[in-house]
Amino acid sequence: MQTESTGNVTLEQVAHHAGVSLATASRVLNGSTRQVGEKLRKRVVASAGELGYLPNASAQALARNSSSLVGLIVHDIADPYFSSIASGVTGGAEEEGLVVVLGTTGRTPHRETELLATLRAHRARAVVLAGTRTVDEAGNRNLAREIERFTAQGGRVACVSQGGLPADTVVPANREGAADLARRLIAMGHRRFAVLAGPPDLRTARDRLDGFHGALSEAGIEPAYHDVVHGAFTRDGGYASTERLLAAGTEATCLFAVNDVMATGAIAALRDAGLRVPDDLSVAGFDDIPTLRDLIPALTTVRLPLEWMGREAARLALAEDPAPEPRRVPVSAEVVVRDSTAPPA
Amino acid sequence: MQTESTGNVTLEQVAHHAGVSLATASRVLNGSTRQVGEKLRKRVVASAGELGYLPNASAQALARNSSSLVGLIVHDIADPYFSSIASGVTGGAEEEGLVVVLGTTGRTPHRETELLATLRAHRARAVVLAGTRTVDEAGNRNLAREIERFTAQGGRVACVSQGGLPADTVVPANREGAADLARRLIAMGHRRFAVLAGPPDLRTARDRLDGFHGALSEAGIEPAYHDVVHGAFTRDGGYASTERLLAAGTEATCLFAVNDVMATGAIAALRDAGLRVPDDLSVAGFDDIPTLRDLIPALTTVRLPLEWMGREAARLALAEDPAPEPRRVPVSAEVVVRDSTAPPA
DNA sequence: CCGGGCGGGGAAAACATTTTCCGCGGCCTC
DNA sequence: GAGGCCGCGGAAAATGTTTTCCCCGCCCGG
Repeated sequence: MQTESTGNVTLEQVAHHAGVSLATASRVLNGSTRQVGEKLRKRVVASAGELGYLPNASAQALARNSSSLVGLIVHDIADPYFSSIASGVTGGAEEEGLVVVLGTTGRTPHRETELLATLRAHRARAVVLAGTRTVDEAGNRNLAREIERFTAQGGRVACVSQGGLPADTVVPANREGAADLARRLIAMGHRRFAVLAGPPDLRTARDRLDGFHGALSEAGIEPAYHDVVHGAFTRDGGYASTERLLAAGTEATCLFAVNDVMATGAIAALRDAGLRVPDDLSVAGFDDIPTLRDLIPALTTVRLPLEWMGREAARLALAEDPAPEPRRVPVSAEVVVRDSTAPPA
Repeated sequence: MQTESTGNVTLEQVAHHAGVSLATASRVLNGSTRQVGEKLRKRVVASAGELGYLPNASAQALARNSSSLVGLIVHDIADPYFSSIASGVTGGAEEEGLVVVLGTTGRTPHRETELLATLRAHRARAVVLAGTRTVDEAGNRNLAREIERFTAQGGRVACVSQGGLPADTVVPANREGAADLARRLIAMGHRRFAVLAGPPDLRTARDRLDGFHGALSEAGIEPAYHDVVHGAFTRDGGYASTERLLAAGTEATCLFAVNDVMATGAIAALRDAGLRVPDDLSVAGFDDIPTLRDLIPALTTVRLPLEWMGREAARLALAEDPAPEPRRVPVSAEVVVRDSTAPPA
């Protein structure tokens, strides 16, 4: 039977209603340091329920110097790669009774630093950085500095995907996964590859490219660098990159896109150009995005447990122990061969 | 040249460093009510920069009784329907310098009420409710009550998709869109339809079903109710529903799934059952999810401007004027005919 | 029988900011 | 020349909690 007429019920009102002091009411309803006698405890709980008391989170954060907020920074929440990770992070945070603050950078690197500062201003308890790093040294240094401020203030930071940042990191096997994929494609009979390499300054993209090329070299295949085309890390980027590749002419029998959304764009571009996949050209991606599993032809790709990675990052960021030293959680990547690849004609 | 050694710089330190009072420092750096002389203003700004001052957002929220937080409540952020909307909401909020708090319900209706209370505790300035309503009257009443508390406290609420809730709402033309789609399919020659209707208690699902059936009736076609199968509003729900439909046997020539992700599952199930789309059975969806546009066969569907809808909801929730009365912004839905539908054999 | 601990309750300080209220000096007007 | 108003600065109250410190009474041991 809530009776709250208007405005907000404060702890003081609850205390008064229960005939106890502010301190006692606080100890009963929020604090956990000290015991309160059964009799008073019950009175306070009853009063709180009756008045519909809801603690003012801002005041609590101020007094405790720590809020129940967990930050999550991604480039673009509409990208299924990030929304899968976000799903894991929110799941992990909500289990702990925490609330997720979502920041999106729109792929602007310095926005990440800005958002981290905002989160520090809010005394967020932890932050998960899911945007992949660039190779921009200055930007990374700024970000590292901001991370140190954040941790100095008592917050914790975890990253998804690599980066030499001073924070716990969930590290997917981008290099090894791409290398494994290359070996599978070579075993299939392919010898000439084209690569949609994404943005040249993105670490994730570069690692996958490197891993792929490494395995090619091992097998004695010279990567044809004119068949490596850079472009945006999106579906449309994949489409455009593929168009450029076709316009320039290529003798590749297999096309590797460094992520699934680009591979999706590539398949569309090939289809629009009158080419069949995999008959005329094989296509492979990376990530194994759940939403894209129903594509036809089904995409050969490298599976990453994205949601699990997000959850794990949340776990790291919310762990009790202060972790004297950045931890790294390696995540293995598994090649999944489906219908978009076939032996070359 | 930041010199902040450790801990956090408070406004008091800035004021002291600049040789002014707390009030003046506050007015320069945050408040906007009153003017401060050019001389002092410069001194304060310089000191703040030098010390690396960052306002404590909790303290601000406490003193102002309003934070810079905007809530966003969805069922499942990994679902592209919601992540598209989320993209619009975050875009709109970040333009205003606000921060988005993401809550996910996991499709548990009362979680929505819980999350709204949490947001109220944080003195969130506004909330966008994107989860579709159920027809559960008691749950909706609780939610409406919580919305009223939230607005009484000075916050504003906007909803995406229908619901008789006391809040501004962006209302997509679910009925009309489904009806238009039905008419197009009838014009194509179809007379027998099966429907994957989603959960029976979900308003959005029911409205689309009603609109579809309404147009059928208008055309003198009796809906075959045994060809309406309910199931989860997800890809796997669509798959399972289609399996059940096939197991029961159907003479339908066209299958309407009330959203795209279910349609995706349906196409997969049909393919696994050895049926061709659209040759053996036409399939249509609803939403026009961007990520699913590259599906083959390309999905005939009803387009909703999801990201725009999210942005618009944010705009409503952040509008200046108090809006004496809930506003409704209608959103028209446009049929997009693609390859997954064809005249019946 | 007295002193010391201890368990539990309350007063008040602390948290960092905004905002109200007050005062002072200068300028304008009559 | 005097009174009033206005612009700008500062002191202090207010915001809603947590937490420290103190105190009281009770129990137990000496």
